[in-house]
Amino acid sequence: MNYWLMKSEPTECSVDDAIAAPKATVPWVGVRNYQARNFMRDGMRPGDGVLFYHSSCAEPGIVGIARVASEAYPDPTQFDRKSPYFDPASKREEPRWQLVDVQVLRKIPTLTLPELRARPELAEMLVLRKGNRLSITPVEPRHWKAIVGK
DNA sequence: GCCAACGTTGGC
DNA sequence: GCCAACGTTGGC
Repeated sequence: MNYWLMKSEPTECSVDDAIAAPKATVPWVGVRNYQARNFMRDGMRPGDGVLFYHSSCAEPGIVGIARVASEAYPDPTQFDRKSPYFDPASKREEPRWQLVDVQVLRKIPTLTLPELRARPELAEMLVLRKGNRLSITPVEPRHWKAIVGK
C-alpha cells in the first residue's frame, strides 16, 4: 500500500465535486506531466491512500482523504479536440497520457499550507518543498500517519 | 499581477 | 547533447 498527494484546482474539480459524483469517484483527467503520469501508471495500485489537495485557490491545502479506485488507463481527454487537455501528438494506438479513478472517502477540515508547515513532523513533505510544481507526489507512511492517523 | 521554479521545445 | 527561450505551475 502506497500513499499519494494529488492536486486539483477546485474550479476544475473540488473535493465536493468529487463527492457529488457517482460513487464519489472521478477520473483524474488532465495530468500532462510525465513524472506525475508515471506515478499513476507505475506506482499506484487500487486501494492506495490519497490526500486530496486544492491548489491555485484562496486556501490551498489538504481537504480530503481518498483512495485510488482503478488501475491506470488512457486519459480520454487527450483525444478530445474540444478539451483543453487535447494532445494532438497522442495516438489512440499509443496513448501518451494515463489516469486513475480517485474515490473520496471523506472530507477533512482544510489543512492549509501554513498549518502543514507549522508541524515539524511534516516538514519534509514534498508538497511543501520550495518550487514544487508536481501535481502528484508520493507521501511517506509517517506523513500519512501524522495526517490521517492510521 | 508578480515571480520563482522548473519542464519542454527546438536550433545548433 | 547543449542550452536559451519559452510556457506553466502555483503560492503570495
